Amino acid sequence: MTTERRALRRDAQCNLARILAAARVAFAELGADVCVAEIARRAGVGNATIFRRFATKEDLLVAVVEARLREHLAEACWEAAEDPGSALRGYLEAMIGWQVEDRALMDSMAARHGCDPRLRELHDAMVEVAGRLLDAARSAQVVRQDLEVEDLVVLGTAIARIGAGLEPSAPGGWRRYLDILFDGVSPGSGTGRSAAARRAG
Amino acid sequence: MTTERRALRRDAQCNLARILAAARVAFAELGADVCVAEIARRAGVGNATIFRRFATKEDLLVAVVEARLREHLAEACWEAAEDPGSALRGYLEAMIGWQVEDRALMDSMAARHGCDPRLRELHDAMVEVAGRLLDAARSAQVVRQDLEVEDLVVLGTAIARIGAGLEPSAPGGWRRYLDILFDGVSPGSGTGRSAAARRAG
DNA sequence: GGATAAGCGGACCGCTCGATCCGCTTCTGG
DNA sequence: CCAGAAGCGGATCGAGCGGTCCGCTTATCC
Repeated sequence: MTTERRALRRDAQCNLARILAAARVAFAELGADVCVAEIARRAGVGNATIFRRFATKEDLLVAVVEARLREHLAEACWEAAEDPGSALRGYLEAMIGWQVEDRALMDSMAARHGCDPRLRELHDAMVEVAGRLLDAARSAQVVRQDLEVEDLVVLGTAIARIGAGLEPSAPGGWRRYLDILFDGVSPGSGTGRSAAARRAG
Repeated sequence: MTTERRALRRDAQCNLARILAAARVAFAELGADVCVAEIARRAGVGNATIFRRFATKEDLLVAVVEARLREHLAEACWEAAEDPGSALRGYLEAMIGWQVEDRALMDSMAARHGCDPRLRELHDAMVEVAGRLLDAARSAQVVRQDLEVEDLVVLGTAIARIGAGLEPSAPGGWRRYLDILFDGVSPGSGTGRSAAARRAG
């Protein structure tokens, strides 16, 4: 499809790798709003070198986020969980964890509409997985019947945002809110594994 | 305390009122990031006229948000609710509704740390009210015992953010997520009034 | 009605950011 | 080894922002 003109010069290949590595870290730490100059500084290159490989900053962002999403998806296997309830919870836990650890990924997931088609495709794939897990959980009666897959997306991104804000003061504190989401604010509803986890400490 | 130099000229008073009105609408619609030029345009004045009354954009924002918060607080009376559960829910519903209708208010509430002391004071007052309502709800056993007032703040702002994003496509759709928060994802936990509301349609 | 201070607003400044330009350097194939 | 292409990066542009300046207008008070 893409006609590869020719191989990059060796030093250019090295610079490209450093750019991608620096961008990955910088985007993860500071979100999609990091300025290109900061990434160039971390990579030890001039900003023009970045724009020679990526036409726009958005292109670089998409490349980095797409790569990270593919890695995550490749190593994930929620279907292997012991029961539909913990499978669904595992999915949400993973998705939120990724976003808390990578603010640019979070930004990209939050911008559901009008985002880049490449990310859109991956996003849709993840939603499809979520749909299957949700169907199974619904059939097993471990979640309310009126829960839609869009609800999971919305609630997942919301908890991710909570978690990102909470992370400096209470690392991992977002799991508590995933508990609340699963069990609810009301008392005596501890039906999921989160209630057991809370008992265990 | 503040030594009032003298009354504003009549036309200046009029302009100040137009600035405040325009800023209120613009901030509510577009959030705290609206540029001053846009507010000036809407008010039909030059941008310098705004900066003559408010030293910084932040001052204008705080003045507008503070006024709106005071109005909201003045007309609210959650303590009058019939039971502690609906009082707490009414409080959250109001808080979230305000933020969904006023994006600058939402931005200000979300920026909990390092925000202006004037807003901080009002924020603390609201948290105090929430604390009293939560205590009552806990005593009445209508919420889980480990729920803290900080949880309410965090979850409230999260749902507000959900709602703001959802508002164009599904106005009022955030109430569904307040339901889920109260009842939980798990089935058979419909103890609050939200379950009754869902039954009623 | 006129003197005068108060008020006005468009032009402007300084800054940041994404993106481009161009003279210089460095890798590479023959 | 060397010609020439490929690559490099600091300087620079242009747009958008918050905030300031200054010559002109207008309300106010006697």
